[in-house]
Amino acid sequence: MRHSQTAEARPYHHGDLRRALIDAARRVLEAEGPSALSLRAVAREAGVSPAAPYHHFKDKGELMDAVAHEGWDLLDAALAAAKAAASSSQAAMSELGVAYVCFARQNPALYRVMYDTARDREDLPDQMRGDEDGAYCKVRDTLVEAGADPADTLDIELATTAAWCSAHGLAEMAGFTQFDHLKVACGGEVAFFRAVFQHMGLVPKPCAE
Amino acid sequence: MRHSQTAEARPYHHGDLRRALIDAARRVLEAEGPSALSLRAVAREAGVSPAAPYHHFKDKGELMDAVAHEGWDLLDAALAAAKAAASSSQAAMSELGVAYVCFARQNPALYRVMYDTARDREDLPDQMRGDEDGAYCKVRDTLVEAGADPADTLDIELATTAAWCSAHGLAEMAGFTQFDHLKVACGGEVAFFRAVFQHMGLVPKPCAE
DNA sequence: CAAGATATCTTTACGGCGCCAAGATAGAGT
DNA sequence: ACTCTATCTTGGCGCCGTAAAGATATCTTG
Repeated sequence: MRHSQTAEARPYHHGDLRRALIDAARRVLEAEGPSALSLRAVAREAGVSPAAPYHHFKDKGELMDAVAHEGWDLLDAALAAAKAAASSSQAAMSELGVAYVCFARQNPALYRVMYDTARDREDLPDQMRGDEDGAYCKVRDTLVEAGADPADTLDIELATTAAWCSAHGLAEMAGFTQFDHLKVACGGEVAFFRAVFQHMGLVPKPCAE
Repeated sequence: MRHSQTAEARPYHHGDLRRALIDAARRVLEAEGPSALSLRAVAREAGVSPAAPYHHFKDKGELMDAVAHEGWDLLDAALAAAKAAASSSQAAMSELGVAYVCFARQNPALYRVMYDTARDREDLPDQMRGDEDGAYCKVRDTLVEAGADPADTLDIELATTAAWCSAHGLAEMAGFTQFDHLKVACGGEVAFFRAVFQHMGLVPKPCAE
């Protein structure tokens, strides 16, 4: 007798425990932060034994990779929405930057898992640099649309890298209380982000070289 | 009978175990990476029992803070040296940025501990924002010397923050293998850093607003 | 439908972790 | 010399990640 759930393709006993574990991990992460995200806590949250996850993930790292993967998907969607909402190609870069930092600030624990797993393997996920849909390429394309020379591929890559570094740096700094006074001085967190971005080379140089 | 070490002020049995523990932590960190940096491993490396550190540090976090503190001191020294060696005020900002990223790349484990402890408490150490000697102020002063308007304190603070974010972002990205091809394309790691910095607003805007 | 194969999950157990309490020890103060 | 106190060790707690072995449910094959 089956479990009486949605008619999805569902493995043997539990009904897609893999999916349930990832969701449980997200719940633990949001409720108790990255330091509480243990494999055992996730299994507990999902209602299975501590060893059950090993039938779906090689080790804890693979579970974290799966969580991070969802994070990159969410970030990707946030950037796509920001780009779609931008009024002009020129404005798109700033909007991408703001959307990036807002995502990191609204999902601080998830954002940390994303980069912690990447640092552990010294590799960003393929997902992000994948040739078509990756977030990185979204930034690169936006730079070209905003006026960068598409023929100078090295320069484009460097500009994309610079933009990504700037956004990531701000995303991490924005979490420190030391910058709270700047947020109020700028009249809000997002205004602070925009003000900082103004000091960075997010868009192709607006004046002759 | 005393232990026959240097004539420093030395506590009861060991001879400044606190100092020895921090050094041991640095050794473990360099040899086995951040994930192996356990309190017990540090005690082992220092040749004492697993509980001994608790007489010098409230908990593991305080030991990490002490290690991070040394890291910020080292970074501070690296920035000071770079600034002193800069040929002009204009060049100083770029040199600071390069020195920052080089420090992070040459001490990746230590750099990670520095920011991990800071993120855990959501606070950068006072050491870095301290009014006179902190690294942050070193960047701010350099910006002013390079031509920023010292009267517009908000703008100066934002520019300093932007520079710090850019350098930190690049420092983290430079550790990912995905950017290796850019390093070779630029003709070396440092050249890559400079190229990326060129796309960022590290110096006060070089052209009319 | 029967029976064996297979995937899933549980139980049990190992060593390492952070941390705490109780005891041993060695220097400092009188 | 005696006491006091800071230092360090021992032993133990509950948690962690992970592995091995057993139980159970589903799939497959005849």
